[in-house]
Amino acid sequence: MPEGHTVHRLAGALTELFSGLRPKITSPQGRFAQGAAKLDGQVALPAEAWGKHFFMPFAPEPMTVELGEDGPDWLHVHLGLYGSWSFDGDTEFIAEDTIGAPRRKIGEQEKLAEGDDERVMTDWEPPIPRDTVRIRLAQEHGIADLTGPNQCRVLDGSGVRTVLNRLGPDPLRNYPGDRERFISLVRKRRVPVGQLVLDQAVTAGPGNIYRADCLFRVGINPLRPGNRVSEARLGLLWDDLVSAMNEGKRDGIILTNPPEYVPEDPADEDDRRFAVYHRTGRACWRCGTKIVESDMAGRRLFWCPGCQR
DNA sequence: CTCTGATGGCTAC
DNA sequence: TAGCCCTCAGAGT
Repeated sequence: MPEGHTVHRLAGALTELFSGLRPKITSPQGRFAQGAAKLDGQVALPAEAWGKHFFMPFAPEPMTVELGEDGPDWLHVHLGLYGSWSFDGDTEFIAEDTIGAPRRKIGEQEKLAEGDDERVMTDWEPPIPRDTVRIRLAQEHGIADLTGPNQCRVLDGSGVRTVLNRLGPDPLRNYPGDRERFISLVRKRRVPVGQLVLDQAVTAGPGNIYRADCLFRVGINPLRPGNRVSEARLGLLWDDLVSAMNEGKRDGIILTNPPEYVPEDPADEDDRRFAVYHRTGRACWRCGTKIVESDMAGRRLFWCPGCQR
């Protein structure tokens, strides 16, 4: 469901909506009751994302912290396959640059909540949470509910660093040297490159859609062993992950089908949005060959045998 | 109404 | 490689 771009958007949104405040923190489901009690009443500090991992520090007083620093209590969330956050609030509860509109559900899809248009500021009251809500952050103007996460826990600085130590470079951070590091991590291995792109120790953030479509866009066969892909091609792959994921972060949707391939009247959303992902048996936009699907390490893999050799 | 799949990832064998 | 965790929209009966 959520690839790294979604988690980066969420970090921005939750920062805008809660940082500097002392949100009321609860666990309607009860499974995070202890963690909620620990965070409740503390000041929320700016959240960070690394790949698909979300971290939000909480401290007794406002302060500036580095990711993984000792001191604050770090809320660590991994959405896994179907975790999501949903938002609700009055007209002041808006994260302009990161969500684009208030009260969206962010997960596999983002959408406006019902009745968004007519809701008025004075009307708003916190909705009764679903009984699966693991954690609710609440402030005067709105709430954020987390459901279905793979992980939701409180870590100290060293706990955060342990998580980060297992993660490779994140295309959405793209620090100096990351491109080279990605190339060398892939070229060290004989595992198929398609598998390495999903290995979060090789690069943190890409999921099954970016894997399929970015490999297509740079013309790499996902079955090719990592050590047999040229440095030049891997460099292009990194660059493509960086640009595709930045677009996804900006727009809140994965749209990896190159514009020149988007048909006038797409048969469905898959044809509109993707190059090869979910397009098994359909004609490649570029060469007409039928898109192929197979299983790779338990995940569905899609590619064009004509373009990706 | 029931059933399945999904943009993840861990652990045990 | 299989089993397990976490949830629910949309497809199928």
